[in-house]
Amino acid sequence: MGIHERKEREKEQRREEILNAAQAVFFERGLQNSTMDEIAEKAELSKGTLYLYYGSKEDLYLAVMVRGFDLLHEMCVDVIGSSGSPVEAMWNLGKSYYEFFEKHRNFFHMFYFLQSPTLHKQVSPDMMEACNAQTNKTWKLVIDLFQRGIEEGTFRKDINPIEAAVILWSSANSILIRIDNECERWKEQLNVDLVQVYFRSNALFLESMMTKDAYTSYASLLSEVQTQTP
Amino acid sequence: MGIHERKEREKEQRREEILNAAQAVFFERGLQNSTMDEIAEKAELSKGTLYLYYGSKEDLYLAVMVRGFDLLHEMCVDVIGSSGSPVEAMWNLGKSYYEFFEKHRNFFHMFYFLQSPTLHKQVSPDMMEACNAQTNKTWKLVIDLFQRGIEEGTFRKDINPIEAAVILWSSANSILIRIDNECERWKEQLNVDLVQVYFRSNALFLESMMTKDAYTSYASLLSEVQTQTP
DNA sequence: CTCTTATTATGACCGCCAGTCAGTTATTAC
DNA sequence: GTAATAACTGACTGGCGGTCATAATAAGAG
Repeated sequence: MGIHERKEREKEQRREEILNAAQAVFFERGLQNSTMDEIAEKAELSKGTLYLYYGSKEDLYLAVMVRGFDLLHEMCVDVIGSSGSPVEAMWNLGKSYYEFFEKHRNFFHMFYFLQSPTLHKQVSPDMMEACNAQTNKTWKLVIDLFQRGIEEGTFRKDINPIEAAVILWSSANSILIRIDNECERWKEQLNVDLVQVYFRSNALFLESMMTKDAYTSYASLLSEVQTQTP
Repeated sequence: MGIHERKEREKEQRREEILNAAQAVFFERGLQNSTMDEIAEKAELSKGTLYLYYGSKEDLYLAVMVRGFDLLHEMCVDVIGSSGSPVEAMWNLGKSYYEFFEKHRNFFHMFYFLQSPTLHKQVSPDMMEACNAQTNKTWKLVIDLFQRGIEEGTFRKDINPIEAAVILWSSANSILIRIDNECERWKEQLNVDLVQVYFRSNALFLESMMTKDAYTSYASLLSEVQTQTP
């Protein structure tokens, strides 16, 4: 009796198809300017059907966002796997996050959504939980990396790996947001290149968290950022 | 012929009255859940009249936000004026920004709005310009403070004051946002107090920007943050 | 005080859209 | 073939941002 399983599979496939349509529309128009009618049309379904698979427009938005978090997580795993030491990995994470920002700007934009609680009106607890689970996974990667560095003696013993992760990730993120919104403004009015600021900020934080020993041996790595300014 | 002036005054007063009503409603419900009808009712005017004074709901929102920026700017001026050295002032700015966050949470929430360009659909260029002018003023305060510290020899000569301001302010801001949204989650799941992280992050940054001389003389100031952890 | 003109205010109305639900179509079970 | 179940549809509702013809009020002229 494989009928039940086939149905299950087909249902999952529908969910994916709807998600594909939603992703295309959200990427093009953003949350506010996308309509469920347009998503339905793109998915070649009626609007009512969308609501059989997702509870609200915002739930659908979050579901697309989770794909972005997946991608980001995968990227982090790759970077950490292909880097030597924790310090190097941390630095490479910063670089890769910038690449993610450039390459997947659409997903990055979606991530903003989580920062404004007033927008969450229609998000179901389930979907929110799924989203949190996904981000927790990635946080864990970074925290563990700090932990490893502390144990190996490259990061200071007196820092808390969780705190360090929060500080580094938050500051990196906030500067990327600023690049996204205000890059030209800073360039024109004050002749400051925010992209450079991003890398300097990362370097500064890493330096201040490293032990003296590690600092001398990794100085060349972090000085990459200086070579960008002639 | 004072009639014209009186009319001008009355018009300005109406604008203020509308702004007061809008502020009350936006504070209570946020941008998405506030309606122009409710604001009109609170202002004891018809909806149509609102549009004689403000171009859109979002313009009105920005106008309220500018009040928040005003408040913040005033606070910064006070703090800098009543602090001794640039380092001390910078540290106090961090503390005061946290107080602002706690006391004027409603304004802080409004500030998010600027980070999501997709929400700006209806903002008029004029209003946006007014908003930028206001934030530029405050940025200038912080940048000048760094400049002064560099000249006095408390901050390293090799840092760019503008970059330093961006890094410090952005990272502080992003951690406050995290406190706002996720404070309980971090406390419960990982037993981390984000408020402490906020102050540690500020201290870390300031330390890494100070000269060695300044560091030794201000160590006691920044160690405030440590005394919070038994 | 009266008439004309200019300014300010009104609220019914429009178009748009998220979400609903009674009804239709397709699929499975017997 | 038929009953039962599942999947899908699209017209409809309610709510809201924004508009505009009209009304009310105030100012100026005679």
